[in-house]
Amino acid sequence: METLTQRLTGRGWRMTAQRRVIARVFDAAGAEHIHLTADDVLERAVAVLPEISRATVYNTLGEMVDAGEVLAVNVGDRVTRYDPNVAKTHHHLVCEVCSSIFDVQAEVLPSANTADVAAIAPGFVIESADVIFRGRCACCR
Amino acid sequence: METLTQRLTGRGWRMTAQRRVIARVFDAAGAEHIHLTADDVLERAVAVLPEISRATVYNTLGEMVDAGEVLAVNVGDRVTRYDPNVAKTHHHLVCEVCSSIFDVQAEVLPSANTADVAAIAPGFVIESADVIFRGRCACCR
DNA sequence: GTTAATGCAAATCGTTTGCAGGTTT
DNA sequence: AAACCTGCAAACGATTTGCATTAAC
Repeated sequence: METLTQRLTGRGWRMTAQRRVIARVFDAAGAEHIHLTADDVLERAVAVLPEISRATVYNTLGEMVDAGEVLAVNVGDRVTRYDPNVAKTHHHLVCEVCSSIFDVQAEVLPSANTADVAAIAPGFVIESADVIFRGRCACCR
Repeated sequence: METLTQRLTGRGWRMTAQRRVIARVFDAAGAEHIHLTADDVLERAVAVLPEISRATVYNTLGEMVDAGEVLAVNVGDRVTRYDPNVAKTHHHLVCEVCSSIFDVQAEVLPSANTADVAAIAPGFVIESADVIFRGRCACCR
């Protein structure tokens, strides 16, 4: 499993202190079930590199998303979360009580629905699907 | 098919001029494939009742959502859209070119995934699912 | 030495809120 | 009268941007 830092380096990114710190925030967090807000990232980055600015965090996260190395996840509130797990297509499980977010692998993604779609919006070509399951996690039942 | 105005009246809402106008904006638009932003609603409401305020539109839309008569739909940008089609559970098809949004009926809702979920997040109880299919509509292929 | 990235502060934009005044029951 | 609704303007919070400075290649 390649780290985000490795993926970015391999991509020929100019590796500044701030970019390295941001990438390492994700690497330190792990690979799955990581969905950090820009503020989460800033907070952890500041602990290592106190002079890093909020704008740089936003800009860098945006660049990581544009590069396809991080996913921008939106679960319905007005806050974007950043998810470094781009290797396997997956969807999200959101606990409505504690707001935890879990990844769910998406092999299953209903090709079944394509039939329905054809009936409703003839000619629509589906390229991807975002699925958010809402409910209660084990801790919050 | 009951109109939104009828549903709200039947619910014993205090029917002021502004609430009526807002409800009628949706009624005039139809039942399916309606996904208006607060600004869309304001614009159309102002055409009928020029003194209506943005705050009232926001407040009223929020109340309609709380009452369960309108759905707040979020397709990933930072803008909430309002969908009066609450009768049948459905999901959304978003054209990545022209941003049109279509409804898709959701009988199909992947109970299949429950198995995966059990493996990933044991004990998680799914209560609902939001699905956003992205692609290109017939006009934009 | 170029080119690109950073930090700061100000700007944006959708949305919410406090409050005084007006309306509905 | 009591409870509720409206409009205004100011507040908010996440994100973006302009620009002068600094750092990487």
